[in-house]
Amino acid sequence: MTRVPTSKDVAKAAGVSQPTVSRALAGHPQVSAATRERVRKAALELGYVPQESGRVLRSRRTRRIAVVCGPDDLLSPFRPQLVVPLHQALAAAGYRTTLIAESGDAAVLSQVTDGSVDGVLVTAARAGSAVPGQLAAHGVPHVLVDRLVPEAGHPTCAADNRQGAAEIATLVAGLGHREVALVLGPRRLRTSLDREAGFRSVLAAGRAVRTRVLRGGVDHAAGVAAARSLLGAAHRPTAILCANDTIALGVLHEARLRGVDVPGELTVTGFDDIPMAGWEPYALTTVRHDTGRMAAEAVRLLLSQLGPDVDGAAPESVVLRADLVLRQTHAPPPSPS
Amino acid sequence: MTRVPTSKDVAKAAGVSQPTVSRALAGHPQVSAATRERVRKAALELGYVPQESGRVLRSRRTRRIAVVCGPDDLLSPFRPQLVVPLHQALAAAGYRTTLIAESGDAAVLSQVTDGSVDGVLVTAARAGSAVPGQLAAHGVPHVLVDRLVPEAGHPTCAADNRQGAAEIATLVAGLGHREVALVLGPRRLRTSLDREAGFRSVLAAGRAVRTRVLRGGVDHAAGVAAARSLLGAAHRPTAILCANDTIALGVLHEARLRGVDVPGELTVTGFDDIPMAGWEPYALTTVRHDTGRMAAEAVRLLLSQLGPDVDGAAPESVVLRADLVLRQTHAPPPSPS
DNA sequence: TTGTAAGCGTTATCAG
DNA sequence: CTGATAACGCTTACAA
Repeated sequence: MTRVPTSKDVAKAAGVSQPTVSRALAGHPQVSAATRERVRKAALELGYVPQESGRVLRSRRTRRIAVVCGPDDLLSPFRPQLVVPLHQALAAAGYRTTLIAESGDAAVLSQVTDGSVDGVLVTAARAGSAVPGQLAAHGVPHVLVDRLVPEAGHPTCAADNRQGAAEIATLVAGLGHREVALVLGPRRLRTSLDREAGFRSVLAAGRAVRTRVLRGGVDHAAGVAAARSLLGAAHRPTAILCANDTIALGVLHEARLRGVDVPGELTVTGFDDIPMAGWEPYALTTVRHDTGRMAAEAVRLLLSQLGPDVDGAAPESVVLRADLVLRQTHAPPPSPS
Repeated sequence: MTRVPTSKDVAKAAGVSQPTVSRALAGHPQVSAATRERVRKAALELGYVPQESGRVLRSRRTRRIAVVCGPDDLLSPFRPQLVVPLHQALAAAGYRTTLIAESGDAAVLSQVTDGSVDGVLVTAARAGSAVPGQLAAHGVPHVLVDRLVPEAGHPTCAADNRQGAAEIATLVAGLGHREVALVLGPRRLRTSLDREAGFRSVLAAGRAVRTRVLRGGVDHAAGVAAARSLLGAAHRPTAILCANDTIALGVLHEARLRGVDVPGELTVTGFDDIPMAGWEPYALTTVRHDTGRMAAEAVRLLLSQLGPDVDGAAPESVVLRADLVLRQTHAPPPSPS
């Protein structure tokens, strides 16, 4: 196995000095076209690829960004819809992506403070995580993506969960529903809390609306269980607002299993607009975030921190409106017979 | 903003030489306990973290592995089930994960030949990709995960799609079905082809079985379309074998929409055992790969190539059996009435 | 057990 | 426009 060629080898082959190789291949303007060509050819022949370790050590820029998620986030139907555009946006900007599954704050911190990344995109919803604070303390450029934290001071790019939830609640209340149930996730999930706040801000206003709240998991089984409890009760709600689409699909299934007509007898709504929500047999009315835009904005916010001297600027943040997706699972409540 | 501390700073603070800092923190045994403690304390106080750029340049080991997927692979329901365990297995072995979305062979190659990763895990199903060949040509350690290529010589860790498909076909044929339809993906997908071969190896043997083949996409809509065509025909199949679960769910939906009883009138099977396949309302009979084991084996195969001098050894490969998951969507065909 | 010296491959700063 | 020289932060001989 022959040694992997370095810029020195190329220099020798092209008959120039080693730094000239670096300049020529980096597209430095003050290199003559003839030299550049000679160097290029030599590099190609030797199969030379500039070693990034040398570049990083010298330039202190890795052109690499860490994307932090929860351990199993990628297994959820929604998170990949965010991570993939983030990765694409980074690649488009010439940055590589290092994936970090958040398994203990210390482990994350040591991976992002060792100079191996230029910045961090945090896409995790755990409410108590110390990671954002530590990043700030260590001066690591970072952006919180789709994840609001109470403490200000972190650049953030997030969908407006509250506003989206308020819109869907407005829709449901406007249709005339007076018996509404909320199926929410656990209290430690920020997004679930924000959505709850949005739902309540509207439903509390119209006093005529009776609201029940069920709290449980965020998966399909949680929806099934919630629906079982709600639809088995003597006094059924006429609308069930869910904290995410997966729960809503569980509710839908259980409702259909019991022969409850959706949306004739029951309105069901979700949140996130995962791909399945659009599948024909579901046609779930839900709320969409524009994850492509969210990713693009997040990357913009992060890269803007990487300039030479931007220490003074206050952390910029972006909140994106969430949009209603009106499909087939909402309707006025059945007229009391 | 104060400069980030280096081992030199720690050395000064602890009153030792710089290499001693390196040795102490690396847990080198020939450092006295007293010195080690002093160094540790100094490092902690300064908030020193060894810079990986220096380590990599010197040691020529990055402890980083690239995981290559297709551009949108992570958006499919199955791929994350493979990528997440890969990432976990790598992390457990002390390796970081660089995510690379395959968008042009050249782009991938330049990212893995610049010394930024110790090896590559290729998890992409495109049949014509030049990446594996190029990796071999450049001597980059790599393993193909869940992706068989015709040319031998690549270490591979894959589920036995053929065997799994053969098993499910055996099950269906054994139940007595004589009118069977296959709903497959496009010809360029290796996995789809392998599964087709497995289906056919069994169905062709029993001459009594009439087999129809539909080829289309690999998503839910493809399943819906296939079912529409098959169930609308005068002569319906009594069993529909699908190339993956998503397709099968589409078939299931359309069947139920038409009031076709599954499994009473129609048997439907999938492949992959995505999470949804286990959801109550589906309870899809399918084939499971043990992605956790697959990931662990793949990482083992890759890391075994990173030892000091293993050039001689032939590329090792692993094929994992796929297992039937018997749920509720299979039954004998309806007796001809 | 520890210090000294060297070098990994690149980019940046100077002269020329 | 190009060459010589230095430096980035770390690990590994080798010497003490």
